[in-house]
Amino acid sequence: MIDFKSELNPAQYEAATNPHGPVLVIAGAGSGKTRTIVYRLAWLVEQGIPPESILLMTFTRKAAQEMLTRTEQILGRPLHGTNGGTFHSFAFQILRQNAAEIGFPNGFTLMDRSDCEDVMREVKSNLGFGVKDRSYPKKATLLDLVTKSRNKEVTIDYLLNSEAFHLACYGNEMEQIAEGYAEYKKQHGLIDYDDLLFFLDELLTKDEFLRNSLRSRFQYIMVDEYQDTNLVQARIVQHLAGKNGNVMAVGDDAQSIYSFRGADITNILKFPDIFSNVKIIRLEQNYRSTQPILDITNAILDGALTKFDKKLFTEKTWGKKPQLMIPLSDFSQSTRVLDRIIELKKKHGPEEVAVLFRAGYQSYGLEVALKRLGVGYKKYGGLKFNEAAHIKDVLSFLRLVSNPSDIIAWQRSLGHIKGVGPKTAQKIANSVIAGDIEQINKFCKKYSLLKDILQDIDGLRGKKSSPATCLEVVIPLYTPILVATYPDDYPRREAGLDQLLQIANNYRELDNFLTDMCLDPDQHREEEAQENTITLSTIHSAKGLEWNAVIIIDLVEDRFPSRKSMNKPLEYEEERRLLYVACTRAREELILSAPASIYRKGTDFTEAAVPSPFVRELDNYLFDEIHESYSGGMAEKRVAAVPSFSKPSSSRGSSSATESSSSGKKPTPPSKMGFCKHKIFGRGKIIEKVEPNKLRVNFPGFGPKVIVEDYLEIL
DNA sequence: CTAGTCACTTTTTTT
DNA sequence: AAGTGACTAG
Repeated sequence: MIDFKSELNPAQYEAATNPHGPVLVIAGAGSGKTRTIVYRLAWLVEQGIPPESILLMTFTRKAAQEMLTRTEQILGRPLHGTNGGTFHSFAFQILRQNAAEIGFPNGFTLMDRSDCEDVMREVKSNLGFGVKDRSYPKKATLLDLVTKSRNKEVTIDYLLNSEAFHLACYGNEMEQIAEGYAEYKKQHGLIDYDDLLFFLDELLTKDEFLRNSLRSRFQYIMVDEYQDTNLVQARIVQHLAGKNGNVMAVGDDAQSIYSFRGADITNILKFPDIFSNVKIIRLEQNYRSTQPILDITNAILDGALTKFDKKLFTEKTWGKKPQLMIPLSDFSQSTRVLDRIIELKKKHGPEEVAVLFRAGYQSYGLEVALKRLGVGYKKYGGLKFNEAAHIKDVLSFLRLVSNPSDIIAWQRSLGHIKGVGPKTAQKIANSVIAGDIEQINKFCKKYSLLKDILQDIDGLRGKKSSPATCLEVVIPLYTPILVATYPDDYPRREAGLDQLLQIANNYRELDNFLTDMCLDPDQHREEEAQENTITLSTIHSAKGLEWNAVIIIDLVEDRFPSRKSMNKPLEYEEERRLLYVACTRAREELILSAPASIYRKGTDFTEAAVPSPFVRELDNYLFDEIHESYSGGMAEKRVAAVPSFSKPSSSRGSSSATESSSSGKKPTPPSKMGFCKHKIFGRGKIIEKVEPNKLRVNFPGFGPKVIVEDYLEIL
């Protein structure tokens, strides 16, 4: 038996042992959120709830897996049948069994990002848009906007006006592109990530029988990282749980870092409205970090426009101050960071050391340095295994086995034949789909390779072959192409194909394999990753993880916050939360690195760099500052001697941010401002009106927040 | 229509 | 420094 009372603090205990009815857990960073979920799982199972009636929705499959494993550990026995995964993977499971009902009687293939871009290019050129117009939005931009408008559930016009005004003139054409994109997918049996969610929502809305059967199957639902769900995900939860359902949502508004893909923080705020009799539980004590680290993370949030009530506290009052490290350049940053890694690795063990960064490419320099010294690392985020061109090439053959109308895959597979481009590939594909033997033979005569390809695909399809069998046929077929296209590094790529085959061996069904390659490409990479390695990760991928020692690199203006967000207050604020997430990953040691100069591609020069505004605004007693000297060593700078970076009073980033803050705006007439009430935060004083439909409200104890009017009860 | 050349930007973040 | 897209010769 588990002694829940002594293992959990009172708030955690309450969350874990109250399985009935809707529960909202507001959990600060490191406050034992995962622990709470794990113990709730264990509690349910100990109460005799069948594990298969539990549904656990997380942000990554890795997170789900980890929680299930931990639950098994504390239960001391395996947990069979609990459904744990991402919204997307769950949606795929359900949609697959109901494909006809959502308009895909012949099944569908899930596309990854670059497939979607390919479709977008095709649609754009079919519509004849943007020919000769160099400034026309690129396929990637188009795709970004189309998915964003879907995820935020606003029209493209609205989206353009609110966050991409310079593209507003393309609004009309972009609506058409969005329609064409949807149409194209439908016609060729393709779906994208968004479709998984929207089709599931649609299916659950109209199919009452399915909805009820899922409801009775999943009696207990838990949703992690609720602050990063979007509207359609919230509806799915609603469908599955019902109004009084046993659903627990866990989240932290200060850690919302996915608004770029439509995550909507109002989901958390709205939760008590959607479900009835919601029990709200707050976890505030931090068990992860030492006080000096929390001091700096609290200070980072202090600078936020919309204040958070988070003032994390800990009993770990001891500990080292975080360090601010100033290497001379981003090149020497790699070496200096490497020095620190080696030192930290010795102290904490490699598994307890992580380097975090804003964007995937920022670790390239460090990766080279690590390889040279033979320091093992695993990297999360950035380019995925399955995004490598050769992997995509081979997978496109398998996609044809599974879905012959997948034109994108046709173009990819046949495009390697000399003399065949997108148009010819499409013609060939059409004749194959139509079964026009005569035409096919004509093509085969013209392109010798084609015959082999078609025969192999046909053979594999006929036999309902396993993914591994397919690869054993396709890889030899593809190898000559590989060697021809990548004469320099085909051996490395061949090894990648071997690895792909290893992964495929874990699957019996082709469709599952193909989908997993889009939904969770790295799960197996991890299995293979050797022990005793340090971790490199984008901050987004580091969500929910923690280490004894964390180093954050490239904390300079333009890189962090990313340049694109500098003039958009909302995005700028999200960057701040991103840094908050990064810093709160650290238990004992935190090192911030802000190189004094960075190399800028384009110009062949290294330019002076300014530390990130988030760093500049920190009081310098919060950290120790060390500078790299020209001789290569690191020297501590005495605080008194440093006329520390001027607070960013006139810098671009913060000036644009302060402009929109309450102080700089014409005040709302005081007569209109009164008090209001909010489900979570209670009674508050209205400070000002923000934008069309939001109010800035000061809640005693929680601080000012900007909230949509609809969720406030005006007093 | 393809394949090669040339000129131009661009590097968030993820399912 | 790479990768995209426009342009053009065959």
